[in-house]
Amino acid sequence: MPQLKGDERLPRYQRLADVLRQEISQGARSPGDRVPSENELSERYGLAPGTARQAVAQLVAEGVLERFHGKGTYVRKPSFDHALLRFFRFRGLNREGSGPQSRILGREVALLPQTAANGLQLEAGTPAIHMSRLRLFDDNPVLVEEIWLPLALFRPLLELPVEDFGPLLYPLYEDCCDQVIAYADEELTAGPADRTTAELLGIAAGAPVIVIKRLSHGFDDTALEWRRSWGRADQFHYRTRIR
Amino acid sequence: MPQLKGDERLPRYQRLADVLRQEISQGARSPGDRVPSENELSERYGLAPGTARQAVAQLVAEGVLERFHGKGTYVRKPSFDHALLRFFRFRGLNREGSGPQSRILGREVALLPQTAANGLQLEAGTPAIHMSRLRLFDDNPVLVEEIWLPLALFRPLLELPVEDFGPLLYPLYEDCCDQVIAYADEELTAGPADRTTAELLGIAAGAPVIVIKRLSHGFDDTALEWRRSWGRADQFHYRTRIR
DNA sequence: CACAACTGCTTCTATAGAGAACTATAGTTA
DNA sequence: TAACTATAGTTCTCTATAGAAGCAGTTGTG
Repeated sequence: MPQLKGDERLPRYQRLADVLRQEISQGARSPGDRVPSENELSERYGLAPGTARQAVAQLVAEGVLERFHGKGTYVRKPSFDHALLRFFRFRGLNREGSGPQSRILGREVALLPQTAANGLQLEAGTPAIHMSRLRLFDDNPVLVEEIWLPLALFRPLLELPVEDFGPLLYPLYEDCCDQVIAYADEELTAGPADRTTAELLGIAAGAPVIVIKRLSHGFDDTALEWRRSWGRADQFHYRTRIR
Repeated sequence: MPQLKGDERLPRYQRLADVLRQEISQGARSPGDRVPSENELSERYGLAPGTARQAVAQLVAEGVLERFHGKGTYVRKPSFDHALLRFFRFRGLNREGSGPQSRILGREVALLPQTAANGLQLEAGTPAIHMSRLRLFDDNPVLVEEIWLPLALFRPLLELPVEDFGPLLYPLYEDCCDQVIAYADEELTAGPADRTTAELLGIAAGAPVIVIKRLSHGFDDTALEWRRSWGRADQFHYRTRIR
């Protein structure tokens, strides 16, 4: 019977949750995988069923696992790549259109600027992968993005032709580099558009744009991707509930 | 022994949570009040302690209650009036200054415009209380606000001299009109400043401003206040975590 | 008077077990 | 073939109980 690792002063449900979380972050369990049933977990680790259940409940609350009554418990697929696009409203969603598209404007190895280096916890000036991207919806430009990735983890990305990238990057990271994004922190501001951004977005220079900095992490909290996006303010709305 | 009300097909912990939530929304329990202990609740309603605990846990997760190990469980004081201001960064926080201030620019009974009427679930054109307000930090203007309140619930507010309003409105609503705000939904956009807003905020007309619409609710989900705020975009940053 | 010990209350952790509700599959029947 | 039934496995709900851990006020002691 496997023993619970970690600090023995911690409650057992906490330690079981830690074990599962670590297994997920190390790739032993991948998003979409099924987790052992509560009964199986409790037997395997010599716990009461309620204790195992509490561990699972915590991970569900954290958004790591997902429970389905009668079916089982699964590692949640982080589906937040749409999160940002979700906050932009699009005209003519019903009309036929080409839907969300993505155009890679550039991809090269470059030296990390200070801002991105801070987020990725690397030295400024370290070589890293730099990409810029234009995202469109129904052929209308919506977002301009600048992306920085640690070279050590994402080197295979340089081999791939940019035409094959597709509209979403995170599945690509997973397929191509075995890097799974678990969560991301975003910081949202607004400001006037500079000339190049304005041109790409089809607005006047100086018009308001939404600026979103995003730092994406793996399950083990490693910083994996630093990203800054500029979007048309007139098509942006962000909803939240406060207490 | 009081019986659990509500749909009998619902689980008992759910029905107990509903009872407590309703007691709070009807004012029988106020923010800061202590809730009966889990043992007391379980005895009073003839439930197992674990079931009562589960009901409390749900309300804690919803942000309605707050637990303190060894002390007790309390109705949470919604402390989010600072929420919006929190997202504006201020220069010279260390410097001595006058801190957050609030200046009422106008207060009158007026006819509800469509946008506010939608949120408050009233007819457009209904008489309502309309206020405009300038919020400052260390004597620097930060936010311009427009506020609409249902006349039926907030009539006492018209009697009070605006000089006595103080920097925060929600405590005033509670003291003066017995209306407690439990949560609020915000929608955030950005756009160019119009002339009057720009003047009040001390920026150029057309410069980017953050626009926040807020609809505040009571514990029973009644819409109580509709508010639209304009803030300097260059001093705004909003952080969030997505999954 | 100051400090330590004690007491009663609270939430927190953990155990053990039972039946309900739900899902999916395999088998049976019309 | 189509519809129904049985069954196994899962999560969900609920009960009952026990002790640990933390808080606050009281009591006892030096």
